[in-house]
Amino acid sequence: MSVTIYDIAAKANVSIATVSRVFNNHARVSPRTRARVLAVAEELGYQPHASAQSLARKKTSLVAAIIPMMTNYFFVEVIRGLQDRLAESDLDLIVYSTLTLNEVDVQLERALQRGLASGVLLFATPMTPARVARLQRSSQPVVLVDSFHADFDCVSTNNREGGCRAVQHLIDRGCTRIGMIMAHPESLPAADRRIGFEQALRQAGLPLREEWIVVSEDMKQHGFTEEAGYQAMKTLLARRTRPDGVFVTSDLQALGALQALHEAGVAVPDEMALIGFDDIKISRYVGLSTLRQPMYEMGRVAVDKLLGRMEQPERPTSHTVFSPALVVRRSTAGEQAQEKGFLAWPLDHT
Amino acid sequence: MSVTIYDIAAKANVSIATVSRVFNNHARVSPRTRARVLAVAEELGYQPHASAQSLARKKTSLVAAIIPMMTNYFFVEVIRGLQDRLAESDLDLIVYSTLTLNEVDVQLERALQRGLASGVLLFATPMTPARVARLQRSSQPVVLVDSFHADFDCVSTNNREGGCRAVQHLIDRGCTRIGMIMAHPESLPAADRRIGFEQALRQAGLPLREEWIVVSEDMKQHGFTEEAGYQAMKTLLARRTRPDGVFVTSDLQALGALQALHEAGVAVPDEMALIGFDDIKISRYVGLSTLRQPMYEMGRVAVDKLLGRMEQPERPTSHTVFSPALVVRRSTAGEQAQEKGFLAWPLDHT
DNA sequence: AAATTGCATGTAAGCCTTTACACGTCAGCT
DNA sequence: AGCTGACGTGTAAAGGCTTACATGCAATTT
Repeated sequence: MSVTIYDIAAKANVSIATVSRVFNNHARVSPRTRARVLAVAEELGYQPHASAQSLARKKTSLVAAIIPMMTNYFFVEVIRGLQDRLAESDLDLIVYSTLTLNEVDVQLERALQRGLASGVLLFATPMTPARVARLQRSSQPVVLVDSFHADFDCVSTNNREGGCRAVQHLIDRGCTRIGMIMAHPESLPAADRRIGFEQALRQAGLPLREEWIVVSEDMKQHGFTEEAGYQAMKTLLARRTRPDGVFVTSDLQALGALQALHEAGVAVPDEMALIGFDDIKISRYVGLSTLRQPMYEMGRVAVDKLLGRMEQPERPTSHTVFSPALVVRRSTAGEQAQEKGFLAWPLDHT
Repeated sequence: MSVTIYDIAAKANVSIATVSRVFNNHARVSPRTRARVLAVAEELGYQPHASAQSLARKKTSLVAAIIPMMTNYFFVEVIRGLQDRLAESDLDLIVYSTLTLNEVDVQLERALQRGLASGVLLFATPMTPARVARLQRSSQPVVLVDSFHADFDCVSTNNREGGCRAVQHLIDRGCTRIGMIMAHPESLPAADRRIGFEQALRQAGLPLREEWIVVSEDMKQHGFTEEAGYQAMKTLLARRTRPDGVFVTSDLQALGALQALHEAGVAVPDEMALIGFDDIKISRYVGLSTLRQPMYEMGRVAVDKLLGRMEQPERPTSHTVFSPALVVRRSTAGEQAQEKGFLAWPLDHT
């Protein structure tokens, strides 16, 4: 049924070794033979057998990406970056997406199966000692995206800086009572963003009031959901005094928060300004100010690192940090927003 | 270095065949031996070698999905459905995403490589004779999602019905001059939606005026982009007379169209009502009426079909059609919308 | 007691490549 | 002419697993 190098060898009157050499550009094949083999292969419609190649070469052409919360559209762009860069190196991408972080370990186990992928991209996953150990035991090339551990190559955004700039922006626009809605603190990005938040307040000499900080203890997607944001804002609104500016650890949560604000009839940004993090596509439509992560680029860089390590397993690990860019929209700047947002609010008959 | 069945066999004093049998639950292994093998395997940290298994079993545990325009968030949900169902059957997912349809053939070639995947899910791709031939030659199990061809298993949405219901809804709310913004007609879903559109107009005895129909000839993502929608609406607005209700072939395009309407100062829905297709997440936020496709479910069903065919290659092909559900939001119902939309429009100080 | 059955296990072939090593041929050298 | 090398090609051994077939032994039957 399917054509193997044996078939080609027989028909071209050469040995299978020669056929293999032709396909691997392994020099030392006379032009005549090469041409003949190629012709026969073409005629027979030969295609190398991926598993057999992997077995013989002791490496595969697959890379695994483990992506918790893929519904967070942040990752879609990153995947595109991965995909594009991988294709250039003739690698394919296996995607493991999970809804909760517990599933990550199950998927990780699958992704690390011997002889499956020749590298792993692990997204937004806190590096517990158990995970570190598991990864090291596998001795596979690994790149952490949106997470950090000194023993691995990492790509991430400067979350502290982002948090800091978000708050500075709120201050610049005149906010003095600044609060925060935070995802589960086990999430490193969330924790770092909070550090930046606190730092900026300190620098500006503004009060840091616990009353204005709401932390989502919800484990589902680490609290990076609209629902969590919605609940958090409700909680915040119920407090005795309210902040006049809130930094939210992700756009997704911020959307939920906006909903809560609207239901409560709070004017944004006049009564309360809001700024998120990520710059997912939706944010543009709703005019949410945020800190943009260079998602596509992060994907590409992650693959670069992985390829680098695949070639030189012993090279020192490195950590690439992208600076998030402030995007000012209506949720902090009102009608004066530089970037008006695509979809105008008064879409209807105001 | 890595542990093989030989290591286990040696240490447990059995042959490699027995070890293999244990791991494949191949009956006829005495409980004692089984226990011993398992114990040794555990101790040594054995993991089967994926490529070797594939080679010996003549099938892999991978399924390939080719997804053009993954940036169309429609697919993210579908992928989740795929992933969940695949995991239940211990299969992994290779994702090939492309931006244009030309790349599809390149990716298809990769996906069909012998010994790589044991099934292919092809998304939203028009079935040219060349593609049909290519797929049939590979004799791999294939499922088409959001596309149709009698020789393959298919999963799709009833696009005609959807188009029809969209228009009926516009009629119900009182529109009499109904137009359409259409993606590239080579796209089957787009073409079908138009058929529904025309049918509904005919049934209602309303005029079908070419002047109110704008077709995106843009090939990039088949015109399923905001930009295409934006341009199309601008074109439409420049016409001598304007429709008072427009059906757009996708939410993504509709968002662009909304932008154009806003820039032109056209009140939605009062001067012009708008309805899209897909119900991507953003639509809820901006209050776009639309026809919802059961995306997650479609993913699951697609995998069901694929698994079915993997087991019985000769069974007759089938086509599962989901009916899209009308979701009424502000862009057609104004403030009376049943589903208000998450993010209120007058977010700012109106 | 001999013959038969059935079960647990082993042997070895096969899946398709890659690649180290060996071999033969021929050109170029002394 | 004889020797050395280079070059093109073949042989065969991995690579790790599955599985058809063979084997040996104990339990059962007559």
